[in-house]
Amino acid sequence: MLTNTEENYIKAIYHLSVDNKTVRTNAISEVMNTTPASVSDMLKKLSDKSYIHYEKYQGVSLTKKGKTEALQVVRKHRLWEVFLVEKLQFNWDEVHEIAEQLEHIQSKLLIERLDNFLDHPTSDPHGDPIPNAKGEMPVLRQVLLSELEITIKAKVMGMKEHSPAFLQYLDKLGITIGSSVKVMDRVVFDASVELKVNDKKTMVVSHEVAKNILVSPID
Amino acid sequence: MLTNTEENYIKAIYHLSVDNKTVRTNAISEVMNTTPASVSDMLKKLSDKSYIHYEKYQGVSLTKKGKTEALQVVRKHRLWEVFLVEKLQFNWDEVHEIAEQLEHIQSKLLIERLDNFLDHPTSDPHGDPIPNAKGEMPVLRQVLLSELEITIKAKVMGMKEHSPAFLQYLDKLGITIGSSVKVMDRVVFDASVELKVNDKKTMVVSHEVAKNILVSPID
DNA sequence: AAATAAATTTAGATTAACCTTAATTTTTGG
DNA sequence: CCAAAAATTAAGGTTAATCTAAATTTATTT
Ligand SMILES: [Mn+2]
Ligand SMILES: [Mn+2]
Ligand SMILES: [Mn+2]
Ligand SMILES: [Mn+2]
Repeated sequence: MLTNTEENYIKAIYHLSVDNKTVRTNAISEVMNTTPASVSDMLKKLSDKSYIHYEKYQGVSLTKKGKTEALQVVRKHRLWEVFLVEKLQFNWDEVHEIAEQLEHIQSKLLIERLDNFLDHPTSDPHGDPIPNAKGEMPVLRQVLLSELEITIKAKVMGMKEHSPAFLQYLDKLGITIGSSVKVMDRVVFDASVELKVNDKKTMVVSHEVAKNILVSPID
Repeated sequence: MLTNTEENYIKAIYHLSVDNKTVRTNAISEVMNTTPASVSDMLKKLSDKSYIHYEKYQGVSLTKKGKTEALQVVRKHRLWEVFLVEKLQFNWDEVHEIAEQLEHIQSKLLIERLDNFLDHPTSDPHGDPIPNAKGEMPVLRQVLLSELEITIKAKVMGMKEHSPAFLQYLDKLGITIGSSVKVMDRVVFDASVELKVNDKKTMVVSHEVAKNILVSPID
């Protein structure tokens, strides 16, 4: 059985894995808030337990076994977030830290009962997909708002950034999951986006903001 | 902030504290499943942090601060047990281990929202009282079934023993919280109890069983 | 292709929570 | 009251997870 720390490392490696590139020690140390030396220690351990492929100085990737574990932790994290928002009336910017703890509770039965209680949600309050009990992740084709073609209407599906500051800003703008958005124009100078939200409100958001909003074009 | 282990020790000391007697090292080691030597180590630490009064060889007692902490952990444990039984359809003999983990989740807000979601329950699935947010424990006057006067009708309020084996046996006997019980007779030889449950079923339970059932006489 | 910089690993420590074995201290019952 | 038993503490170690500082490897720049 994995310790909480091992689970956190494996989850971090999972989240850092994009397009088959290996995940580097320094990148892990950054998201884990530890030193690269501590990461090296842990990588050796995770490699010995065959959760990761590891070649010294070359970065790591998850094994099959490691990926399975990662997906279970992600599943738990996201289901608990749904619980906190849907049942306990938390705001979407308040749930991450608590889910960080709850994701480590060990009980297969608990998580299946929770899933059932929540009516088998497929995405969490930030729009992130929830893997099923087998660890299969629903594949959603989504585009970044920063990449959305001009004048095409789309629906907000999720956020890449989860910090309270960002989520609260979106609350203020009136942008949430399910909102409709249409890019009216792009500012050439700084790639700011002129946006119509829910067919009424027009606003300008920075490229940085647009880069963190996932949308799906409507038909 | 306390570690999970410190919380578990403090809770164990709380549960072992009865009528102002100090709690002994060996008693703690037994319920914590550790060696007396490990307990000594921890007692030194908890004393340094002033959660307990500790004189070498004389046993320990909780300080005000320690008791407050203990009551918060007990509150969390019992609220989570209610959640598991009421909302996730767990049986009362399945919840203890999971609550053992959940009781350590750190978030004041979470526990108050949970309390609210559950409609401020005053006792857990085993009949144990739930301290309120201020740490005030409802005082229930209850008698052990083994002490209940003969032919007096009483209501089952809770169980002292929480092991799955015991709770499942009660399920089989049809004795649960809220059942009415009347002691028809006591066997002098071994103090077994002849019992009428819910005004119908008559059965015999051992003294050992009767000692672990808390009842409250009906008027 | 060096030389410098950046990334990573190794070495050596620290802290928490354990353990085993060996003192101590307290309790008990003859 | 005192010796044996029981309880408790002390000493010395282990493992997991961390750290700092130093060494090594890889990458980048002249
Ligand atoms: Mn976590
Ligand atoms: Mn999320
Ligand atoms: Mn616990
Ligand atoms: Mn209980």
